[in-house]
Amino acid sequence: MEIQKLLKCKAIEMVNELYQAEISDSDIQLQITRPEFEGDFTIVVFPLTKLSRKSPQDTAVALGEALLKHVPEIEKYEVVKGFLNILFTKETWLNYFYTLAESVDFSWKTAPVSRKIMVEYSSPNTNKPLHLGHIRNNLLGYSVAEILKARGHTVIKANLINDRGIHICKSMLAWMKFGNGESPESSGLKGDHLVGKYYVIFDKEYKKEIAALVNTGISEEEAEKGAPLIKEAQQLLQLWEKGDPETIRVWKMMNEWVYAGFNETYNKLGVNFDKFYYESNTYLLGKDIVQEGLSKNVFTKREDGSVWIDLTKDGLDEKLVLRSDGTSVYMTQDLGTAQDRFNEFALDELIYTVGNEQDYHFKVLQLIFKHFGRSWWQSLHHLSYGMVDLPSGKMKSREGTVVDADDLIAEMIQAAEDKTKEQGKIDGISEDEQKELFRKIGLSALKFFLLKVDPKKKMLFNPEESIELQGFTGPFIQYTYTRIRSILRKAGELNNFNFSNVPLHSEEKEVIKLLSRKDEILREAEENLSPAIIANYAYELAKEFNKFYQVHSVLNETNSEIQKFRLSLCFKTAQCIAANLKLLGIEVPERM
RNA sequence: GGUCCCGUAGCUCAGUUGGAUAGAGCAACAGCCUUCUAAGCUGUGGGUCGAUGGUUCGAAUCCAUCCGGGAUCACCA
Repeated sequence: MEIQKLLKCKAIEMVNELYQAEISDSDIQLQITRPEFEGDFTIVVFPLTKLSRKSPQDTAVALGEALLKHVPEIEKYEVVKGFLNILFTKETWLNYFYTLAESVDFSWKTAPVSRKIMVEYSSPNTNKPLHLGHIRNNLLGYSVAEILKARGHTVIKANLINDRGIHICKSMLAWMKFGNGESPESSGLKGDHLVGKYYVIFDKEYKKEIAALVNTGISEEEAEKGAPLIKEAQQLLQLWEKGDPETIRVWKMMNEWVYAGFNETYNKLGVNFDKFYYESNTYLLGKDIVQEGLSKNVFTKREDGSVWIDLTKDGLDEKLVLRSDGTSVYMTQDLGTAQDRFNEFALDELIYTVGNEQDYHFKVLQLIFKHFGRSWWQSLHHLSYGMVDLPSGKMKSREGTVVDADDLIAEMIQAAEDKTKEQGKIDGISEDEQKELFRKIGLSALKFFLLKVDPKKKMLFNPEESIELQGFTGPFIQYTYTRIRSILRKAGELNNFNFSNVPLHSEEKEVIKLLSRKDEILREAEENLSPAIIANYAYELAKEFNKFYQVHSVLNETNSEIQKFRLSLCFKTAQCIAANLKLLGIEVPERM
């Protein structure tokens, strides 16, 4: 049993016995002892004084004595103010680590109940290439899915591609008017970038028309609505909805270009999907739901035919769910797809990875299903993440301040190459292996930088900091891993260990303690849908290992029992680092 | 204006969901490589946890008010 769990159980037992009480798990406040005090774990006894009717000091001593008497694993206890510090024996820690090291593979404790969870993420528009904001989305969604899998859940990674609507018509129209048949093949441009180029051209030409109209004395608002280009784009959308063969042909062709481009970016990022949805297929869903809402009197129809839900009692506003002309809005579709997914997969949970600018939308979505009386309305989760800002301010596509995903990835890999070459440690590694190494380092810098921050919070992307290889970074953790691998390679095979009788130094114990927290960390990451918790843990573990590495030699240790113990410690630490980085989508190199 | 989120060291972020003297990284300064990879380790300086009041044995954490920043309130997505 884990040492922490053991202590908790025993503490409950002792308290109940001492005070004829019936406390449970949550009544014992257990924490890790702060480094300035002696001990492994600390029980906060203030809450127990109500039962004992004694001072914190006396209560702590009484509990400490009882524990010391009944739990042989405990070496000693110490009371400081209202805090009971418990120190376990060296053997207890060594035994714990022995059982951990005995199983060769790394594994986590899984959740008591395995659930079926769909994680939707990425969900791009097909009119422009991916940018830095999408990267945060993709990495978060992917990582959360991996975390849930590690907890033993069945996860379906879903990508709902927004492939229809006025935005794609704009790109199409510009290409038809100004493209001269340009294709990814003829231009050498990546498909999504090519389509994005025409989206920009549309915007430019459209603005020219607006300016010209304003010059003739028309108001700006009128000009925006009346410009020929926007009208043409709207006509194109109507043609698309009617299924006009030529329009559909161009639409399909340009979307194929975009998908090829996206796939390239997804592959570089190392993210993947089990299921793709396309809005062109799903945008009509949800009309049944509207009917159901009307018959249940959850929705109301107005004179003009539009359908609304009144959420003023929930502290929100009235919200449109169907236009007066009977066409869908975003909400209509989302209602339909959510229902569809629960029907098709019998999901226990549906997680949407979408920026926090849509908090309101998802609040409404959930409330609607609540009013419908769906049993699963609480199983809808919005993994709401903060925007990525630049030192220069916000990213705005119109002002050209977006950071392109492909460019950024290339820059990170280039920076990794430059810095690695500066170090001069990679002689004797083949060209191919070097390239692979630069890729792993560059991507780890990028991924770790974006994932180490609490998803809920907006974050600042500082390009210079992101390519750093020192300190709280992905490459630092990778570096720690390669130092361990180097030791293990030189040590050869690791067998027949038995280290019940070796000395245990504080640096070794600290590493073991951290290793022992792997399961609670994963559980916490699951609970909060937060890869940042994993990132912080991996960093802490690497840091703690480096402290050990600095003062204790493994290969030069002459006592073979001690050496085997340290080799095991190295091995398990490396495994734990690699496994946690994998949850973040970060690969580890063998040397760097 | 209504609703929601955020405010912690010069900068970027943690803070185990109410516990001990609030921690890391970067930046600055000072040390440590004939020893398993110095992309490392050790140390120093740096704080009115936005402000005020409240809740209690105890508050960065919970409540109220205020200040500052952001998001959102479309027959857009």
